[in-house]
Amino acid sequence: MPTITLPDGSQRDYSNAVSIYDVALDIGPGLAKAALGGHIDGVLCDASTLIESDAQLAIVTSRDEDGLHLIRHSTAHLMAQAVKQLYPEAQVTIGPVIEDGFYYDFSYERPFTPDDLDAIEKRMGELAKKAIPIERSEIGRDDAVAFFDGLSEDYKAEIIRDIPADEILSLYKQDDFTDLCRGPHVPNTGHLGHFKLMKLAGAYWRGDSDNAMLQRIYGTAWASKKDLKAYLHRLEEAEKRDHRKIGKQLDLFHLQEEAPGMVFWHADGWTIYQAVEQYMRERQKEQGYKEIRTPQLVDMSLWEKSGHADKFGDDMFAVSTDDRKFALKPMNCPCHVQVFNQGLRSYRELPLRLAEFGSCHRNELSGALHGIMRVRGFVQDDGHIFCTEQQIQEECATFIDFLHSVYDDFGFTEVIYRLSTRPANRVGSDESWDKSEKALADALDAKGLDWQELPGEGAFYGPKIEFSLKDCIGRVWQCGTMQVDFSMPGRLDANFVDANGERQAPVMLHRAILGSFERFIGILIENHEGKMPLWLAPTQVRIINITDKQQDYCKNLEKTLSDQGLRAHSDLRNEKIGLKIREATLGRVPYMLVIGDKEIESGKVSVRTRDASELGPMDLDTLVSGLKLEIASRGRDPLED
RNA sequence: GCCCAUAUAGCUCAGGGGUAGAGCACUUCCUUGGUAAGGAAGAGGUCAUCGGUUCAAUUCCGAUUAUGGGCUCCA
Repeated sequence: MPTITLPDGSQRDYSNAVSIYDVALDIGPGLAKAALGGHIDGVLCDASTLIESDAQLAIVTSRDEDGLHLIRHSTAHLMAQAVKQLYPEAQVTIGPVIEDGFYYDFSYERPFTPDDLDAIEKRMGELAKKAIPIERSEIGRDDAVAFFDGLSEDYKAEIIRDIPADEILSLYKQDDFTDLCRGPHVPNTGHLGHFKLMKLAGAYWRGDSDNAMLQRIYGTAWASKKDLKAYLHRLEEAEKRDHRKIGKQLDLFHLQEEAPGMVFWHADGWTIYQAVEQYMRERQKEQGYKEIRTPQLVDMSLWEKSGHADKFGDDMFAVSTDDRKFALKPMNCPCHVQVFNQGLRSYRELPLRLAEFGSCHRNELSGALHGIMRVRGFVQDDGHIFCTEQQIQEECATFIDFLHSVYDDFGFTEVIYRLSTRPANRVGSDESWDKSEKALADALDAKGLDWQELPGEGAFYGPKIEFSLKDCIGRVWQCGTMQVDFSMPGRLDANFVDANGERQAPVMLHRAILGSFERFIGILIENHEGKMPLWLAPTQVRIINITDKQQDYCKNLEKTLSDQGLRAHSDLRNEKIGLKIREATLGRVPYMLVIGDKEIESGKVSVRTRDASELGPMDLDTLVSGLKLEIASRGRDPLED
């Protein structure tokens, strides 16, 4: 006699066990048709799940987030079914739901081609149209192993062998295809249909590069055709923000074959770079950092002592001359310790904050390179804080505030926080790792931040907080970092004299806000779609004449604005105003000043923005002070207001 | 590094076993035009590199390099 309570508080009594579908049907045929599953006492279940005792029930349809999850998961199965029908020799492995869609990994004797993808998608459509019921059944572990061995599904059988023998597993069957799956799934394939297979990729079995390479097919799936279309449109729009594309369009930088993973900065890109650097320099100074500069080429013996040669060696560029072996620095930390080590330090000097815009080189795997986001030569806004154990907490807290204020100035609001803990390959005692990890976790908690732990992802010398930002298509990039290190100072003989006259090793905090200029500027470009805030724009003001008669006036105006510290350039070409406006707009120049006879006569300038707002005629003084305010406020007080 | 794909003019891209084409950009000339493309003419390519097949390769095949999408790894 189950009594079922619905989300609105209403209750329904039944004389026998009922399925979620039955309850939905009882409420209305429309709901029954739309029901994909339901939450029974908060647990997501198939629509066919029987409810035998009193329960809270929330029916899930495609309008719910969980409904979308069911659709994506079931679409992954639908794809596996289609693949098995078309290529019976292919073996299935796993097929989870991911953001916006799903993937499924297959093992097959030959690579899938784009034509195969079309065929699979077509077959999926046919199977969906048939509205094949998806049925759940349960099976013991050993029987499951025998079942998949019988199908020659070696990977599935391997997964199941790792599951405890006494566990009951669930199978989902749709026609001729049966998959091991925890579920739940939609009731039948008729609920699927708004999907598209997106791309083919390789992926290691169980994510281990020592294992076989499988073929992964990525797909996207939505509740409606409209949602699918909107998603595809969003992707198209996002691709226009790609920093590689914009970098070329705006002539900011380039990369070329002779220097893979190293950026050639062009004049406009370098202007942005310098604006960012100058900003960071000022902010760091204000935060009590001392800026230093250390060599890029350092004898290998230092890297051996620091542990980098051992743990990081494959990634280092070695340079041999005569009988000495040097390496391009992959990190700045050992060099900063050398600066700390000059002279005898007192506890009174701590915390000592050293900062460097440090040029680093890492011989990254060729497949890891990505535009200017992941390169082989890059400059970190690196800093190391030498302090006592007691000072860690406060330094971390101050740093996190500093980082937030910087990100805010650049226009970033969404930051992802992660704590990466001890990796297998590491230096230092477990005790110091315990202390370091706790210090960072405490710092995040003290700020009330929502963070996620990444076990085993820390640097070899210490755990790290990662502050990450997203690119235009949602890929997450680590930018800022804060790392507590109890081991490097000891390895490199750093010490200070404490209040008792004893020598002690300091704690070293490794920290960066941008991470690297290259990556950060890449993200900046994508975030702003190339429309850099005025304070960062390579050209802030473009002066456009209407006819040759205003040339001299424009040149004078350009000089006046430049003298005021503005990046102003004139476009005096013998072209029509429309063309010059168009090019300045496409070039994302924030402000255009149009100068014709009228302006010369009135002594005002006509102002237009890259977003096509006409600000009308303005006094030059008003314009200059307005621009200066917009720059100083980092865009918070725009000229337009 | 691994899997798949790609590499043709400065850029975006067509093309195809008999040594190449468009649009934009560029140069010159005409045009002096008031807020997103004025007109005409011209110039521009060892078809990524190295090999192989072929009478003939930019085109087919292989290798290399780079790039793109992933995986693994990382700021």
